[in-house]
Amino acid sequence: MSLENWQLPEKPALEGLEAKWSARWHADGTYAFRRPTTREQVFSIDTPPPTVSGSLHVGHVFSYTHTDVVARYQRMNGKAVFYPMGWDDNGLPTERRVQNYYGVRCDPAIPYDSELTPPEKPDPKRQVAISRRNFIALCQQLTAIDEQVFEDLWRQLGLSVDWDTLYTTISPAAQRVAQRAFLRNLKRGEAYLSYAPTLWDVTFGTAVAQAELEDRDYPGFYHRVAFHKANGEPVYIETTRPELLVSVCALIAHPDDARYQSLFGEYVSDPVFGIKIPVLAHPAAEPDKGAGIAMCCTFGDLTDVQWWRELALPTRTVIGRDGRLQGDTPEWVLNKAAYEALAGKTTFSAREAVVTLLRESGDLIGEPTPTLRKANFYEKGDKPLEIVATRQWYISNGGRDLTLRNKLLQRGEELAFTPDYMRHRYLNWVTGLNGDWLVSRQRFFGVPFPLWYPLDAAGEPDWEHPIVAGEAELPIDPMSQPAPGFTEAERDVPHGFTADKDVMDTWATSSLTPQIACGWGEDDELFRLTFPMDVAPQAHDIIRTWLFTRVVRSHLEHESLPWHRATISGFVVDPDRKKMSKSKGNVVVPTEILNKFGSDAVRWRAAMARPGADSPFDESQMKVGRRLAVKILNASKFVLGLGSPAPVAAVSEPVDLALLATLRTVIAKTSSAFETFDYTSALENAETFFWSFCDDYLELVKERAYNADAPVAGASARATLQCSLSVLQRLFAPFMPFVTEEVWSWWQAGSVHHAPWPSVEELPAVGDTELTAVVSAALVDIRGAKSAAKTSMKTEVSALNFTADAATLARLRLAEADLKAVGSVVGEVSYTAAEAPLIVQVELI
RNA sequence: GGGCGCAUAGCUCAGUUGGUUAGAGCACCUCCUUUACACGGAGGGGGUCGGCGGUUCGAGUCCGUCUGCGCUCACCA
Repeated sequence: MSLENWQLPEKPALEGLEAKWSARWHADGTYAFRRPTTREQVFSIDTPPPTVSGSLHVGHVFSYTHTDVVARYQRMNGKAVFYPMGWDDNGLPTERRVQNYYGVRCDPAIPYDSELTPPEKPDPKRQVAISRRNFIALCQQLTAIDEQVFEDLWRQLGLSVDWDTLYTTISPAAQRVAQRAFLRNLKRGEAYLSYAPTLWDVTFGTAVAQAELEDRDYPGFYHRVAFHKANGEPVYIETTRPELLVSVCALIAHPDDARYQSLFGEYVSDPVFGIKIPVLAHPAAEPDKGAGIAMCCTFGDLTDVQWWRELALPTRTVIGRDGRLQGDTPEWVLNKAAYEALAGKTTFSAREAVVTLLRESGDLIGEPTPTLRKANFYEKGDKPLEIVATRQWYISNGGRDLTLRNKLLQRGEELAFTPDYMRHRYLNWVTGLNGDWLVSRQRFFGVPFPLWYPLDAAGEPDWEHPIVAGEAELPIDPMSQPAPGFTEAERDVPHGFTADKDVMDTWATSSLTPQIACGWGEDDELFRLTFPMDVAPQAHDIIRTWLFTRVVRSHLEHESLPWHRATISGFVVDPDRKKMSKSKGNVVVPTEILNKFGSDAVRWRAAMARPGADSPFDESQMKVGRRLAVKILNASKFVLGLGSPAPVAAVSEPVDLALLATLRTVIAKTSSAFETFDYTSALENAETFFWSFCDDYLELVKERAYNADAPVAGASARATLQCSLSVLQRLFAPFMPFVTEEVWSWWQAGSVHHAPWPSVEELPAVGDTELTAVVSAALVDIRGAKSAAKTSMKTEVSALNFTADAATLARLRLAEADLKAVGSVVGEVSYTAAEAPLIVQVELI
């Protein structure tokens, strides 16, 4: 660009830059992925698809910025950056939001109503029941609205994602990938159907996976209860769940527990229902807990499940999927009348009923004593989980197969983690797995299993021989499409078929984001160019879920990692280091801070948070980023305002060559920091140089750059300034895309975001970096003298003396003219040689 | 109870393989209306590097130990 094309604004400002440039990038397809020929030319990112039913908070803004900064660096470095965005819109979180937003709930038994309109004023307590199809339509309607809000925010933040490659986890393409992957798992025996005790959320009526558990304090009471031997002698146990008395299968104590040695092998009866049960020994029983002998029920907790399995105990489940005790009296109950007090009740009222019965029989010893116990909750639920035997789909994840577990641990060693210590979370989780991955959910808005089951003469499904959809037919909804070889008329009739009514858990679909984004089975060329991906950015809380499940799916399907590196972001916490949450009311709304400080400022603050480290939110930090953005505007305007484009070849003065040599080291450090994903150090390096560039160098050469009487020296200064400016604008481009694009546009063609990343080769190598440091030190002392005298920086200096070693003095002589100019030195400059650190004596007029 | 991480200035954090007097930004104090920038600039004060012990000529840095904080998993009779 020639000088006459340089367009400098009168009064540069940050306001409006986001709108201006995001619109331009959108129109120009600046961040579109253009397919190169080889995988090596691509940098691909498995962007976390945000859950659109939630809201984006400042933590998202920070962590997505971290990824974007790296993406922009890679792009400027010549990579074709594959940076898709996805919306995780399927699954229970969306259903929950739809229920609350519209005041509806899904009842699959209700027929479709094409005229349906949701209630005008949603009443959360009286949700209107609607059909599955209507419910799914509302899910789609609301997610579309939410997704637009999310996209707007990401554009405002300046994420350089390719919006043409947007995916959603409920889209047909994603469903096809999820179903195809499942069918392959099934074929290889990695997916299986099993009837087994399952953690069950009674509110949502669905099974829950180990990874979705959360333990919370839950108040309860210890009840001391007497069981009786045949001769009437009591055996005391303690329980917090007396309502499970009806499900008792055994009393269990530790094999070495002296107190119970004589009881092992004996039988006792419970005091209410008259159920005869054995007293058994098992090492999982802990002598110092409760009475030291535990009442094993099907099922109170996961230890019960272990005992039930390992001691081959009978199944006496009474709690149903609705969280209530079954209505019919179980066959193993001898005292039938007692059960009538419990039938059909919730666990809570059944507990009271059993306590009453125990009081009546005199077998409740003393009063129940309050205790605060821990109970398992579904992370999104508000009632403790029950354990219910149900039929569910599982995918092998090493929880039971030691060979697979070891291979997955090996994958954890292969994967690069940033920061590296996050690897422990993966390894610990895999080591601690205690079962396979439960992927089916008894819900509606998700990817269906592409399966049907044949019905026998009695209309009972043959679970062992599912009818499998063909891969070419995917995606399939078995609820609305008949099984191959059947007609719709044969649905749910004897000798016909029935659909698998479950959907996959949202983690089961999001475990395939690399395959979905990279077009596995859909676009072979894209897949070849992008998979395995380069990085998987995410926060540390979902290592056990999202990170792990993607490794599982990729290992099973492709026998490889899904990506080479996982980059883990920390959280943004409130100033008291508490996690931000809506209930605490300490959530910072992203749009507010983006509007208040500008996107570049917020991005700057985000980039100052190192990978993996939690970062307290502090508004005052945003101002610092904003100050840098403003400085970039003003410094650019000043340098370019000096006019006269000058080539790097015009740099001749030692002071100028020294500055460029220093800048070379800055480029080298910044680039190598980026290569190790240390964007924070990269930013700090560039920024430190920039401030000293503005405060020292720019002031130092200002007069020379203006000076028409010194054409060679002046051109040298201007060339150095322009050359540095070009490098600096590019160094800051990944962090502050808006302001750098703005200042770049004043004098350069094309987007700065496609400009080549600065290289040391651009700058002369002959400069003396020590000179820059010495001159800065001298400048500090001259200013210090004026500051100590409490006088203006314009105050003239009548005499200036430098005392230092010969090498330092030589350097100062090279900069004498510039130092005199910047220091308003009107008198003589003298030099005193001495083997001592630099001393500067300043005489003011 | 297990694992991981953290502890350096009032606040947020750097401090690379142990090596002069421990750094930055914010905040604070003083000064400067200086034509790139008052959304600015210059200067300054402020730290026994969580405690104790050890290795070493030398420790913020290495080892041990204790304390406190955070996250996470497990147990929850």
